[in-house]
Amino acid sequence: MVMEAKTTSEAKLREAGLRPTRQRVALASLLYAKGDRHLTVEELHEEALDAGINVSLATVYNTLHQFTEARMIRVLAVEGSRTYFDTNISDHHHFFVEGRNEVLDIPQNNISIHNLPAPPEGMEISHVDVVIRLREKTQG
Amino acid sequence: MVMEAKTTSEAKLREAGLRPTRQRVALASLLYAKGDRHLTVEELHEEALDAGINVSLATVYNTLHQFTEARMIRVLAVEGSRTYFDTNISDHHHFFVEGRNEVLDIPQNNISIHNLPAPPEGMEISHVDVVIRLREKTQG
DNA sequence: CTGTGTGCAAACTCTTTGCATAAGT
DNA sequence: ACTTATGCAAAGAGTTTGCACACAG
Repeated sequence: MVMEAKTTSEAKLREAGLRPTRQRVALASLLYAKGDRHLTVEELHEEALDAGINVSLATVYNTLHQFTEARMIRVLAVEGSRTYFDTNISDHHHFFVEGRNEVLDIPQNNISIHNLPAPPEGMEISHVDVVIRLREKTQG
Repeated sequence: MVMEAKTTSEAKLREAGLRPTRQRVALASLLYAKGDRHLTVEELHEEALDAGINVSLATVYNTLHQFTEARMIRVLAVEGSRTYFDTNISDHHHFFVEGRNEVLDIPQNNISIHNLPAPPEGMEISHVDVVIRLREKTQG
């Protein structure tokens, strides 16, 4: 299984034009092992260490940015101090819990959007993000 | 005009339960003078200085957060290092230019969203943000 | 072998905080 | 007067960068 993941990740990396170094293969394997997910740099770093992969935080930053440019993953449109990456590149959406800075996947995925505007000249739509911002119920 | 803006801002602040101090009144006046807009802390700070209002950066930070809690403005869901605030509280949406970290208003405002999921228990929807991420056209 | 990637630590940016001073009611 | 807000500078978090060493092709 592990070998399989490694092989798949290597192929993905080559396709993306990235040299399949140990660290990149390891990080890609972690990312894709668990299906669609969103995580921060620190989370992936910790996972890597837990898995016995000695990789520096800076490398995780660099690698995730390389993966993003290679369109293997993408950045989530949530404000806040930390950057969230998402392994699901297709259009899908998120809850964002205000105050807690927490991102949740939206379970059902049949949200549809109508009357999307045309992008300005020379630009193309990379992705449409719907973020449903939540707050704890109050009687305020 | 200026007196008018000041008076309006004072009223808004009182309503929100915030003491209408010089700085808050000035910043609120700047915010609302130009209609709907989105800006960063630094941008507002600069505007204030240009307008002859001596206010510290820390105060702009604090004030914008207070305004946000008071629901006079809101935070935009765009990732990136800086936080964007928006004086338009109603549902409306944005383009985000990748790479340039630029936020643009979507001119027409008839985007509609269907099949919104129910929020989790104990939570309510604060706001729905649609961010259309743009990138410069390439033949990659 | 040659060039690209990695690790470390230091630098950077944006943001928050503590405390003395100033302003609002 | 009493309380809350402001300004400053320093601290803090997250992220990026420069350079020597290591690894992939």
